[in-house]
Amino acid sequence: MDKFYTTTAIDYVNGAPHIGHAYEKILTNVIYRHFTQRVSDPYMLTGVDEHGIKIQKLAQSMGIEPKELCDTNAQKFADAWKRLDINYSQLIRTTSEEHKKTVQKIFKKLIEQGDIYKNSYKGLYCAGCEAFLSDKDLDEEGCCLIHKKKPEEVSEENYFFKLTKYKQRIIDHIKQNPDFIVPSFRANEVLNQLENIEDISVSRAKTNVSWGIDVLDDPEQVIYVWIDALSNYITALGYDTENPSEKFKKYWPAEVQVIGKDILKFHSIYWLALLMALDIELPKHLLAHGWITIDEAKMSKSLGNVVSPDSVMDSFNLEEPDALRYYMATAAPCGKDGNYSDDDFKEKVNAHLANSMGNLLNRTLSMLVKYFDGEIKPEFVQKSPLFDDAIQAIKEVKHHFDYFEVSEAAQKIVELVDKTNKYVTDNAPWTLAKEEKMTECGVVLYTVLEIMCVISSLIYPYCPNIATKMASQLKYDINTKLDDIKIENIKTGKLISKEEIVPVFLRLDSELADKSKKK
RNA sequence: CGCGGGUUGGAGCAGUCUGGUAGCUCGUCGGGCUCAUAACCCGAAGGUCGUUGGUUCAAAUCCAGCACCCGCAACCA
Repeated sequence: MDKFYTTTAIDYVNGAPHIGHAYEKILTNVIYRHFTQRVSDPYMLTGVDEHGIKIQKLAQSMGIEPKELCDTNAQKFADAWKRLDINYSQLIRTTSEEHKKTVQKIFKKLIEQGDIYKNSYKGLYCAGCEAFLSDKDLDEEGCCLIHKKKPEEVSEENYFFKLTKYKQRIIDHIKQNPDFIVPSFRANEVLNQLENIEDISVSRAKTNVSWGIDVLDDPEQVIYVWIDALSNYITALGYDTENPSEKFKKYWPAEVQVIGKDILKFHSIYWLALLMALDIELPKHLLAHGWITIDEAKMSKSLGNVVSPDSVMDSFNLEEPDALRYYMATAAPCGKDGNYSDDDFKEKVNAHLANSMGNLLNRTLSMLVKYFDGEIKPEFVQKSPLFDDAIQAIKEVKHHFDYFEVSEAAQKIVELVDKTNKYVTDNAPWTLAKEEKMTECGVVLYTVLEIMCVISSLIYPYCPNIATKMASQLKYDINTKLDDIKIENIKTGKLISKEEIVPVFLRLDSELADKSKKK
């Protein structure tokens, strides 16, 4: 495998990003960064979804053009991802000219080949809502719940996509590829939903929704979200119905498309059908992640408990996002819900990143300086059984990432750190130094430092800044590919001086952290 | 009988598919160490694995019933 294409869902820009948006991007970025350590050509796509009635109305209420609102909010997302060190390859906007043009072409092609047809849609239209209502929106007397008025019976001409035509192929694909939907327990949900599908409406009358992509040759109709938004994953790469770009040919199909569990239906059914209709290969995996709750409660605007990544970074006075990235990426097992709480956040990153990992490097380098003036002598370089544990840990981490088990992989890293801390205590290099068994002492320190190189590589996808700081103190190349790691990275000679030793991650709320902030 | 997820020591979770000594992180208590970021290491307490029944030599794990919690309508990933 020499390329790796991964995508996130595109976020609707009717507000600022919150921790739930951030969770998905962090998760995807950790996966992406891990695979940058394994393949030569990784590519990560994220983006924003900008069309639709909600944006149109919101802009109207603010007295600005929809495009202006989108520009402002899209920037908020881009800024948030930058602050979280989400180093995506591309951020697609559905209002971009290239995207709009391709979507129109796709729509036209589907009409020409008979997968999209025009049909009249009869329904109950509420003028107050400016939308068609279903039974759930009505009270006992058949009135709109919000406006308390009887909706009109209206029939509207819409374009429909022949979803039912692809139903059996989708069922077969999901059944024949049990690892297609991750985690697998969600596949059954999708198969159930597939039983009841109908053709879907893929356009709206322009009189109802004007903020969208026009249907070519039919100025009365605007393309609805399914084809507009879902197609971003291929339009971003330069897909074209006649001449797909080299980039598209190179990166498609995606190895994994990361989405929330709420939109699994649209991706495992509508998206697959769309790809089938266009005769394009299907993505290898769909990863449906769970929700992040706040203090065990669902995050919602009405509860007023919406947490933004910025507010977490600010309240803990974080200059780097590593701690938040680590916490989020390990908040939930693959596909399950996770929780965010301030206390838990502090506790976990202090324990794992500061106490265990950061302190391990710090204590070892300190001893190297104290006993050997920072020098690795040739006689220190010896093989250790601990090296086998490190090799094993690399293998296990890779294995977990093959199944997108990001949280589980992190656990393996922590286990290696713990094992190494135990090794230090068991061999007590400070005692060896006192007894003047200097070579033995040096061997222990050298062994730990070799393991730290591996750990810096493994933690890199989660904590790129911490990993880089670790590697720099170890004079280790953090860009080493995982498969190329040999446990012989520490060179003999002077490694480090006292001044160069800096804590890679300080405990949150610690005195030292306060002091270094004040500098 | 709508569909799905969950119920495991104080907290959060893994283990359930492929039955066989109940595990991890954090917390609590006791001890050790002194190299380090009030850190690190060891030990202990603490669970009849929601409940009832079944299959089995053996069930957290398989089967059946029951109870409780959370999603599946909206703001919302």
